[in-house]
Amino acid sequence: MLTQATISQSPQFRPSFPFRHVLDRAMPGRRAEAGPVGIPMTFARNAEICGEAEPSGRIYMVVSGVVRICKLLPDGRRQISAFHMPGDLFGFEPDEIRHFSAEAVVQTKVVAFKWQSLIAAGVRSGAFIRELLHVTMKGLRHTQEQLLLIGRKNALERVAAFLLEMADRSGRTGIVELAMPRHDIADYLGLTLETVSRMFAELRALGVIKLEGARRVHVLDIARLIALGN
Amino acid sequence: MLTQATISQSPQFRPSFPFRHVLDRAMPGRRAEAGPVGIPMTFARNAEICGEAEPSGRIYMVVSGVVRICKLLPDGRRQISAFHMPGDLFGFEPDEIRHFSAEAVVQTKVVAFKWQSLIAAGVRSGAFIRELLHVTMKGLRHTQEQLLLIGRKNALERVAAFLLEMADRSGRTGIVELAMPRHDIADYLGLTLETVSRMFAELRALGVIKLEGARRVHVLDIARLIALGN
DNA sequence: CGGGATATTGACTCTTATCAATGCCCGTGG
DNA sequence: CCACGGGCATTGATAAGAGTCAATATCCCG
Repeated sequence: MLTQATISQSPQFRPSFPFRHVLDRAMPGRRAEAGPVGIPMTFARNAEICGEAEPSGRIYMVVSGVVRICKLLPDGRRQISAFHMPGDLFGFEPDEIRHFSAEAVVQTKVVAFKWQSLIAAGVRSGAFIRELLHVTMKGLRHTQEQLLLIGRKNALERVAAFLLEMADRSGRTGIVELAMPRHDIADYLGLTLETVSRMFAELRALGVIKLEGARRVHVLDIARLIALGN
Repeated sequence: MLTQATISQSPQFRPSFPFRHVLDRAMPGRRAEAGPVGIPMTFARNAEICGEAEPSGRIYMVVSGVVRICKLLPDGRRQISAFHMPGDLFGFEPDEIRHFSAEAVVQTKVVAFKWQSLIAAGVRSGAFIRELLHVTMKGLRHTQEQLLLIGRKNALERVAAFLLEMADRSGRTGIVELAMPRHDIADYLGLTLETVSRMFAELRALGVIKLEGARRVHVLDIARLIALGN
């Protein structure tokens, strides 16, 4: 039986067409195939990949590094809505103007795709649009979950949830390498960097984590972390 | 020149195919046309339209009334990620399980579409998917804006922004009718109902709004409200 | 080895949550 | 038509959690 899920999840759409081909070429140790033209770009730490209020003529795929998606208030207050890791797509918008900016957290390689060239490559035929729909739906769900986190969880719960999310994406070895500084974590969680730091200290005092420098976290008690983070 | 925006915004996709036809039939004073079968449903105030962890086999369009999209923590804390008004689509998910619930704020009529029947009606052909992509991208943007609101704005700014959003959707007459109680507003803004009430009182004291009962708000100074809400 | 950026910790403040009392509005029934 | 009752909303007093400001401390990186 066909369901909503099978539309966006069935194998025919999942290995991201048409980006997979480009990723094959952009990443070492992979075989090149035909596909639309992606423009490889490299950004230094803290460099802006694309900015708010610019035309939204391109979308991007992370090849290596980490990208933060930011929104700013006029007075400088900042909210990070997502961190993107290798393989993630970002930068699509419902209209011609971008409503967020994207910056490299560390040195980052991306491939940029102009909509123009995607269209030229036959992108209007269903598979690409369905893939993009699936990615966008996942992004929407993630952002809704983040809304619950920021709107209703306390500082300790937020930091615990953050560590769980990072652990999830880092191949579950019990050691989490954080690419971003405390300030970025704070802006992702709707806290200040001091509070984030204190919550790390509290998790350490509880015996849930061990810190090895500021950026390397050993998860000692994953069950406890899960209990705190949900 | 074709851009990202033209894909999802060009006129050929905008009058929502295939839902427009159904809306035509479900709403009074409109002419019926051919289209996939939508199931009209009516829900009483506070009734659940669809629940978290259920199969996500349907999507919905609001015909009349207001719908709130909720996520709950095990201990009962609640976050509302959106209010949907007539014409809005909701209920689509990237996989088979729903990750939120939807409830009627007041008595509400919706039309439900089974994915099965949408597919039977030829939905795989591009227009519908593009329409859904556009709606999902707009939802994602709205949720990101909400994240900035909840993560970085203070209580007064949040309530001001909420009133602006409601005014925007109510045909800009300077009078805003709020369908939802203070508790729902609070859960939408990541506040308590008492704080929401106090901020209404403060806006009144500032001469920005006038209250006529709890649910009818006269906007007296829209410029000031905008200054506060952004 | 030194210096700048990043992080931690402490003392104190302030916003918002919590708990509690009162008030208001509207529908229902006497 | 008025009185009553129940859900909402407002207001007040107090507490708690996170923010702010400031002083070290630590970690990279050259």
